[in-house]
Amino acid sequence: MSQPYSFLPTLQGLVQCYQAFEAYSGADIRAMGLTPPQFDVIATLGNTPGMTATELGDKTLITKGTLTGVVDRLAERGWVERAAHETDRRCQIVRLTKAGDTLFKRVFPKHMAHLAACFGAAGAADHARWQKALRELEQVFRKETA
Amino acid sequence: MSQPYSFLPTLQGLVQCYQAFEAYSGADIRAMGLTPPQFDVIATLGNTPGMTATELGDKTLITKGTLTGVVDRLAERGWVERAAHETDRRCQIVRLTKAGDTLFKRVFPKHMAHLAACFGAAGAADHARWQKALRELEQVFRKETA
DNA sequence: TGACAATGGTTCTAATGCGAACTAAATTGG
DNA sequence: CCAATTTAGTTCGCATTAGAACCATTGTCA
Repeated sequence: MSQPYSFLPTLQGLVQCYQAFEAYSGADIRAMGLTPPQFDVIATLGNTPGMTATELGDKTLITKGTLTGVVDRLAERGWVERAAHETDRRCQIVRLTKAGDTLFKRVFPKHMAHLAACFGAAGAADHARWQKALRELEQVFRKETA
Repeated sequence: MSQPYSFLPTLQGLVQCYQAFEAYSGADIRAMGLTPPQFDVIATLGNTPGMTATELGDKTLITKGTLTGVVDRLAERGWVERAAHETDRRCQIVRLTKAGDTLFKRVFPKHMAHLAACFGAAGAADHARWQKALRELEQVFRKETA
């Protein structure tokens, strides 16, 4: 038979949708001189007093091994800094510097506007439908892993 | 306000769903000694007489610069080979070798079964709903680019 | 308390990933 | 028919990615 796997169109749709988002979002971020993971870190640290590297990795979905390098490069450019944790000497607090906060205030609203531009025609009902579908699909992959 | 950007949950859902799929699918592929892009190439070339590198890149969503390296490594292992195009000397035909076809027949059904396992409870209506949502969302990102 | 397991980060290797520059070959326009 | 443009692939630089090995610190528990 030519279509033995009924789930393939769903997976293709997921991958194509994700790639389209990455291309649309990434082009805007790169135009601002950042990479997508770097922007994620800046955006996550914005308006917070800083957080543990592990917590930062959880929020940004960046593996800890990768996060070290991303934070290194942001620190080299003077946008983030590492501080010692109060009680746990294993932990490091990562937080924005003054320059990092200035960068955040400049690039974050700009990128949100860029994203909002393509969601102009979408209403609350659309978002609810999309989120429901994405949650369901995510559960499909997680239930086997758990 | 705390939620000025109504589209953020949708984007988070998309990214989390995609990462969940990649983790679920990638673990199985890596366990077979391949990387996800390598599997994509093998799967795309399977049951075909081969195709142009550009065509292969279109189907697998791999950038041409990356595709060179992926095909190189598959060729080193003896699974794919490059052949000259009949009429256009710029083109190269990439196709499976005998060993590559054997590999394809071994790993492709195995991975499809792995994917089918987590879609067991999903019916045609679910897939239709998911595909519709994903197509709509993809269009959101593409309409601005075009 | 003292061996042992668990946690937080860094480092390492191999492979992508993207964009841009580059060569060769084919197509187009005048 | 030739110069200019386009297309197909490769190569390069920089950053990310996953996973595993590793060190230091902390927590657990007999």
